[in-house]
Amino acid sequence: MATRRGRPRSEAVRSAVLAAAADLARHGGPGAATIDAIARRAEVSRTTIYKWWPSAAAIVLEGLLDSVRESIVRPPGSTTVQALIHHVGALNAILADATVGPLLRNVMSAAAGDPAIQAALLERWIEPRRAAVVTALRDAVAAGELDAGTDIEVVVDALVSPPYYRLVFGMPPLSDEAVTALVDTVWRGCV
Amino acid sequence: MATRRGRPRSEAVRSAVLAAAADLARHGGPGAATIDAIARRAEVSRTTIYKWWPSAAAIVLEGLLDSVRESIVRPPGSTTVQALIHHVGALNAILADATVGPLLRNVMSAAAGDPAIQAALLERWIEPRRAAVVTALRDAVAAGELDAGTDIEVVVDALVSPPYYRLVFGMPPLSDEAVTALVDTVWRGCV
Amino acid sequence: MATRRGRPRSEAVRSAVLAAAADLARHGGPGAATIDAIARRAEVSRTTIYKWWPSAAAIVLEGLLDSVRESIVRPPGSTTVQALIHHVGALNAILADATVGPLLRNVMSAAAGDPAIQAALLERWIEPRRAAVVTALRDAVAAGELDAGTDIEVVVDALVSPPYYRLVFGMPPLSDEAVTALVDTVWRGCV
Amino acid sequence: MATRRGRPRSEAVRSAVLAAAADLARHGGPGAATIDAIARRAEVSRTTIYKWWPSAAAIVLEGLLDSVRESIVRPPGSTTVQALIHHVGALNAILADATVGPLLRNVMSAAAGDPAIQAALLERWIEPRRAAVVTALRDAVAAGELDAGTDIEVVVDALVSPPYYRLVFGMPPLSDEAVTALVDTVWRGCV
DNA sequence: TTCTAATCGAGACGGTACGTCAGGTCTTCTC
DNA sequence: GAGAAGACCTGACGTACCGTCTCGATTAGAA
Repeated sequence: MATRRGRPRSEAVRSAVLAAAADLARHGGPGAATIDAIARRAEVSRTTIYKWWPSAAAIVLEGLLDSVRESIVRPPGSTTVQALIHHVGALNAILADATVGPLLRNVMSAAAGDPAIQAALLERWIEPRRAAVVTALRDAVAAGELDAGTDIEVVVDALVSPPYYRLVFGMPPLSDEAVTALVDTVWRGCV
Repeated sequence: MATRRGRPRSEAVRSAVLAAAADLARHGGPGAATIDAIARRAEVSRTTIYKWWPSAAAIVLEGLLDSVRESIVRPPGSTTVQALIHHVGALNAILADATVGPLLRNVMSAAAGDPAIQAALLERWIEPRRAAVVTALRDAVAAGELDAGTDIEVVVDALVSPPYYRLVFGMPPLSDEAVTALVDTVWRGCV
Repeated sequence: MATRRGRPRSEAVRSAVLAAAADLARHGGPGAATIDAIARRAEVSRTTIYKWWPSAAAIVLEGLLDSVRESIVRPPGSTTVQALIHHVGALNAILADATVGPLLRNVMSAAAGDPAIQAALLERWIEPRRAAVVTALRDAVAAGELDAGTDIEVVVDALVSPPYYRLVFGMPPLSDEAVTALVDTVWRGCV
Repeated sequence: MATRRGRPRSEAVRSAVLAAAADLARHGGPGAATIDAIARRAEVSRTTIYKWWPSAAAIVLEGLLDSVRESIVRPPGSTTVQALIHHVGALNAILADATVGPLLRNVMSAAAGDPAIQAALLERWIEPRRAAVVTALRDAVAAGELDAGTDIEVVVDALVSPPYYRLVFGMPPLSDEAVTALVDTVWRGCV
């Protein structure tokens, strides 16, 4: 197979850009993470950034997905409720994290005006995480723990949307007890 | 009684600005509703806009609050579950509305970078609507329908956050059946 | 004869406006003496200013003419040369004055873009002062001191333009000795 | 030799800006030659103009210095008086010129409020022209034509300030005869 | 080694929007 | 009727960032 001719893409540039964007987005909020500012801080030319990313939000999103790479895995040997508590708790912890939270908030904000960001966010952030919950619930249905008529999408919504809601509106994140109460309540309402 | 000195504020200007901002925000999304564009469309001078509003998002928010003035009221003679279904259904309908939804989405987006918008949105949009649900649930606790140990904030989160979640991530809004299922599930989990 | 109806014009307003304009023009240069700034400092409404003056420069000019009201008079019993030295010296002193100089400079600057100021400056500032010199020179011609063929306008130009020239280009003003040398030279060139 | 990096500066842009500024300043006077108007007429972006010039007056000045590049040279074999007549006549012609005069007038006007323009005007317009006259007079002193005690600066003032004076106050320019009379008078007053 | 293709950097340029300031005009109330 | 108070429009200001562009400098594999 023919290796690419020409100068290879610099990995140093990529990581410097992602780090700069994350720094700027974390502090200073959106509006701070402009392409100009990222280029200045990363000491990378604007031209180069435009060659690889379509927008500042895309950079922040890429950095976000890079930094939160490990998916939430079901603890082995856990009951369904334990698995759900673990998942919602982990999600809640990520969104409450001082590093990740503001980044995600920025990207969500940018998604309102950029269909490409919107789609990428849905496909690469939301869907994988929902899928894990859906799987757990389907397994519970298959195991007879849950009624077959349960509307799984609605249950997932009830479980995962509160952490986003509180992040978006600047409310304090859910405590661990609140997470437990949330999952318990929804679970009891299903069985 | 002291009448106001000077030329009175033009109501025509205010409504033209709000209408223009709403139009622009609905189509074109955020980024379209700039102060410049609003001024052009409303045929109002930029200076005047700056005199009365601090930002484009503030205009959109004011128009939003103006257009959705009537609060969601509990139907007389309704049971708690019926009242909750009515409330969540009404909220869901508002967020799914092709006029209001995009506007709120824009304002939520702007809130990420503007603490004033953030605070106004929380105080003038979120709190009043949460309060109605909280009241219904407290009444239910007082009537012995609900356990006194119920974490009401968590229950409210589970009920109201899904419509916002779906709006923000561009997912299809909840159907009426889904709303009913959501309320039923959460309610059964509480009692 | 019928006295004027209605509230009489406030002299306090006029003098406050003139004083404010002079203050602003002296320090801060032109660009500082805007109608807005004058109104603020004089604590007079902008409307009132617009009613009485056509522009900021007109205010400064009026204040200038007010403050330099006494014309330059020929010392009694003086020879022509003495009279000319007195006149040019007095003019030079006025233009070098820290109060009057900057004001006149501002008005000259404004005259470039405002024909009304241009005309008023010529008629009410330049002409009267030139006339005094012209009279002295005509008297000298009549007395046979000066040749009848002398181009008086040219001689006046040579005598009075240097102080303006130095003011406009920000050069140091003429010293008293320089004034004497100037008049002596021109005078000797005429006889 | 290090060649310049980056896209080279467009000479077309520079000349278009200078031409547009000159046109606007000539007709319409100062106040017409705003950065906005220059940008519109030159079809150049405002940003670019701001990158290269600090103010509209600086543009007009640069155009002025560009257009009047050739300095006034002493005609070979001329006597001192002839040289002075030539110089003052040439200066007078430049200031009376319908193209250059208004431009210089604008710049002089702007100099009143802008120390940078003031300094540039003095250094790049006034000083070089004065220097030529000073040289001619010093030569005359060295040749014994002029008394060693002559105050040369005063003589230069008397010779060159009238054309500026008449330009600034909107008086008709000196005729050639008046120029001759002026130089003759001053010269006779010196010897 | 030299050619060739790509990345990267530097910087000019045309735009759009920002938020502010001043100039003027108009409307309303008070003295 | 003079003056104050203030709303409104127009237009220019200087700045920030956008996205595009033209260059030169650099870094590799391929000829």
